[in-house]
Amino acid sequence: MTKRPTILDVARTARVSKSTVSLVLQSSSLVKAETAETVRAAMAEVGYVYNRAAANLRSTSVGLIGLVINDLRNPFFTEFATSVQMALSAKGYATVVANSDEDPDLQAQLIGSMIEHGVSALIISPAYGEPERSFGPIIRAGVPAMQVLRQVEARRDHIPFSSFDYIRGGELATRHLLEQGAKNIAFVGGLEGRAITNERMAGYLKVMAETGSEPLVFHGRSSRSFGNAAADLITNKHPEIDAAVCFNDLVALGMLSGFARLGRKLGKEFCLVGFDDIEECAQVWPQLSSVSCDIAAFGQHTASAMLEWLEKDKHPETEYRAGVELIVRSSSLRVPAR
Amino acid sequence: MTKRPTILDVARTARVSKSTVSLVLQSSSLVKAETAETVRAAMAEVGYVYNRAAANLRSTSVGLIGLVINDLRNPFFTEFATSVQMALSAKGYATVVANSDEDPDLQAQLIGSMIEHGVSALIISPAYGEPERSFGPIIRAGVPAMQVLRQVEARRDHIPFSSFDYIRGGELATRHLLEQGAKNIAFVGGLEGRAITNERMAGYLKVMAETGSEPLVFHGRSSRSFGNAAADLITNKHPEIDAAVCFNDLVALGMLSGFARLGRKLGKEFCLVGFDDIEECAQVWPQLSSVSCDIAAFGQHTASAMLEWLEKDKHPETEYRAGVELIVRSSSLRVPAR
DNA sequence: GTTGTTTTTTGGAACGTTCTAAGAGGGCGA
DNA sequence: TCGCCCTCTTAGAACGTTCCAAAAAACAAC
Repeated sequence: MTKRPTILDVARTARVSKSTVSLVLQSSSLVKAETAETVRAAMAEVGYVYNRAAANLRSTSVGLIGLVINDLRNPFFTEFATSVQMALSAKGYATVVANSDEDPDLQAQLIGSMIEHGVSALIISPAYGEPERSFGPIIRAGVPAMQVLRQVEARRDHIPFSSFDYIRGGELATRHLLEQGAKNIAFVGGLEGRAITNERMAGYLKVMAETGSEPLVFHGRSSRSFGNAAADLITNKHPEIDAAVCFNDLVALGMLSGFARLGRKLGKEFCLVGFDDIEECAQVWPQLSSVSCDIAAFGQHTASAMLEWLEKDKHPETEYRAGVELIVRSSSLRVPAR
Repeated sequence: MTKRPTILDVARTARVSKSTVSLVLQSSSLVKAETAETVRAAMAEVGYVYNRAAANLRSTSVGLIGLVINDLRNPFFTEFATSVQMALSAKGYATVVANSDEDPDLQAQLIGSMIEHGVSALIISPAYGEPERSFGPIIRAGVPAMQVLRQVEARRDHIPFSSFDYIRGGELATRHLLEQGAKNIAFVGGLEGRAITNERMAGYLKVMAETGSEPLVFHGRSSRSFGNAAADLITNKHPEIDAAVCFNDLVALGMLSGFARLGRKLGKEFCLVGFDDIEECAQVWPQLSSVSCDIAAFGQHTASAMLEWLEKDKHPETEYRAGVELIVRSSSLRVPAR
């Protein structure tokens, strides 16, 4: 395995100087067309590979944006990652995605490595825990960074935060269930104490308090299997509950399967609303009502805020909340449509 | 926005030479403990950020592995990406993930950019089309690369291929449905002409031919919505069909929702087998039988094959097929369990 | 104090680019 | 023939590290 050829090898083969080769690389109009052709032929001949690291050594800006995601297996996050990436690549920026898998150590390591590689900016959906180990280096290095969807670092002036208006989402869902005549509405899913759980629950709690109803909360992992188990729990231990707002769609879909297994009819016997409105909501039967967070639009908004920051030095607002919308489908309609 | 401090600024502040600072960075035992302490203090003071690009300029190996995935929204691929990443990070390699979103142009661009950034290796689940534009540069640059899950580049001696034994999977599923007494088995989903469709279908066709049955194939996108529509199509136009092997779980899950909507009972009236065995199969109701491709194990195998290639120069076999297994659940059992 | 040995520290040459300033060659008007 | 202005090409100094060889400092033994 011999060493990679450099610009000098190309220059030697083409019988020109390294400067000329460099100019050809930048397709400068300074070089004569035929010289450029010779140089390109020489590149092909020696198997030249451009070394971007060396080039960036002079002007430390790489046009590379790092995206650190806490859970790559969650469709919500991959949808976000995909839309950010599309928006950035349209503007000529490359995106690298890394998955912290909810591990603060790994997250700190990934962020450190991206900073060292000289990314121009970072977009982070952070894991919980040890914010300082991840965010300290970012602030010290002065790399523009945004935290999205979850807030773990207080210094919003340095690291602005953007997310959805979850509180309003919880309100919309709860009011809708009340309108459907639900008597006992539960909130299901979400790990206790987490900021996002509290936000999604706050709207629910607010409406329950307004109407003087007793809140019923079942915390747990935000997974299908927890939802599935919750369906059993509610059916067996809390038969009075006739509706639920779920922490997210995965929990709601789990409950939906659980109720199907138990033979309970959604709509008639139980009204269910999810949160996120992932694609699957419209594909399952009965179709799942959900608080829609337009994650693709959110990704685009995030990307363009970051680009304005980078290119026009326009610092984003310290907190941004994207709007949400309740999508009503049959899982929450007392009298099924049609 | 002032220039980033370098090793020289640190040296000046700590009143030592740049070489000493460099040694401290590598936590060499050559420097006296107290000197090292002074240097570290100086680093903190000036806000030093290590510049890995500059360091890599000398020894062109970065310990960075690129993972290019064709569809980041598909759980099957994200599961794969996650497990590769975990296995690599355990061995001290960082992984960057990029999503080509089935776009050969974008894929070529991403691969080019990763090569230029000097990744040590590439693992690619390729998009279909224009293999030369993506794989040519890889071969020219001499970067170790593997194509996984899909084969689009013929030169396997350069770019080894690994995937699952899909043919056997199709066989297992079809035989199982026959044992359940199915009379007319269809194959549903998968875009026509694609290598992976043909492989997954080959086992089905083989068993059908052996038993002299007429194959019935419904090609289409590998999505829930296609499965959902296929349930209608089969129920209305082909009522004689009483079982199906699906191209993947998404199609099967779409059919499952469709049948629920149409009120057809899986197991009794129709037997269904999916492909991939994603987590959701065990969460839906009725639970979905599926050909299990242990994607996490596959990811680990891929990662370690790549590491052996990099570290021990042991070239992987040109083609590797991981085993598959049929997981029988209630969606395909004529007489439901218990 | 001298000499030898070990421990620390250091200057300077890489690494592969870009970019500035200057050089080479040729055409053209005086 | 000279000077001037083109067009094209090039030497050489960056950029921020690592690493080698060698210098300096510290210590030990005589």
